[in-house]
Amino acid sequence: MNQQQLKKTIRFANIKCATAGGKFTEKRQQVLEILLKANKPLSAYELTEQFNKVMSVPILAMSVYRILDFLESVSLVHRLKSENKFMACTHVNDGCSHQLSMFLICSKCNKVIEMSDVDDKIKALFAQVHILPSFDHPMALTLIAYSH
Amino acid sequence: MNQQQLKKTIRFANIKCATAGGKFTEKRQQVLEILLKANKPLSAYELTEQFNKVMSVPILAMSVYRILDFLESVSLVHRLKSENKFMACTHVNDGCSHQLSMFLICSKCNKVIEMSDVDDKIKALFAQVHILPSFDHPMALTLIAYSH
DNA sequence: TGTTGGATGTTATACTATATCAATTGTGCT
DNA sequence: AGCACAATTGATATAGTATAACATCCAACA
Repeated sequence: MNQQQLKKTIRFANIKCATAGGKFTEKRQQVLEILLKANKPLSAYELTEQFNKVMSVPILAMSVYRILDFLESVSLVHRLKSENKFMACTHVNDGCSHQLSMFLICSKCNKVIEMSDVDDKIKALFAQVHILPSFDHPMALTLIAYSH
Repeated sequence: MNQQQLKKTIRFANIKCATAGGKFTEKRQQVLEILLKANKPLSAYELTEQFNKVMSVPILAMSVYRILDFLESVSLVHRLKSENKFMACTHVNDGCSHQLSMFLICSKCNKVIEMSDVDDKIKALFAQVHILPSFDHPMALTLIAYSH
């Protein structure tokens, strides 16, 4: 992500935080910037290390976790629990509503891509699932499928 | 899972291990039995604790991890990385080939179900993905989708 | 100006997972 | 039987991930 895109994204992020009633503090911005520049998922500790490498005032992993929680709550960051990693949303400024996110992860090289045009098939599948009686909270559902 | 089903499953497991060229040792069997009886995903440490509660000779978490690795390698157990948990394959004795597994996880109550009839839509989607140039190992792919 | 709530600092600790080497067990072979 | 070899498990240490709990700081607002 180049400098211009980054600036644009930061502006969007600012608006998104304001809308959600949260503050886009300097550290939150810096954490997001690192993730955006990384262009790949980072663990909280990798992020912390990178932060302390490039920023003047240091940060603790604890704070990074809190900031990531916040950024995730406003849909600027995705948490990939299966990887223990976090990544900046690939299409922050596409006006994506984020009702449905989708990722593909290679279990050999650990490459991750976020699918921007979430397939209608998946949407239909989720709709199907919502009918199943066994789930009490159909709006907080994760689907995992893997080939091997 | 009742006693009769369990015995049947254990027989299947035995065959599966033999076919794969591995031994179905007593501890491996005991670990599998606990998972089968639990009827839900367990963490390695929960499993260890349970093991030491109901079995006469104790086990260490390290061994449990190794045994789970083995059981996963012969498709008797699934590892749910996003949950840091392991679960017995729901349809061990269905003759499932396990080229494609699929789970639904509720992020609120953490309930997990394994889909036995993996949707054709998902299969088609994976087939699509296999064409994408950005993945070097298309046969080791995980798809994650979540609604929120 | 005081105070109040959100954000961050700080320390401690729980939980998850793997590395490493030693001991044991089983299996085939002579 | 006795030996050699490989697979399994024991045992200890340590890395890596995540949260709890309390203190401090700071900005917004009455």
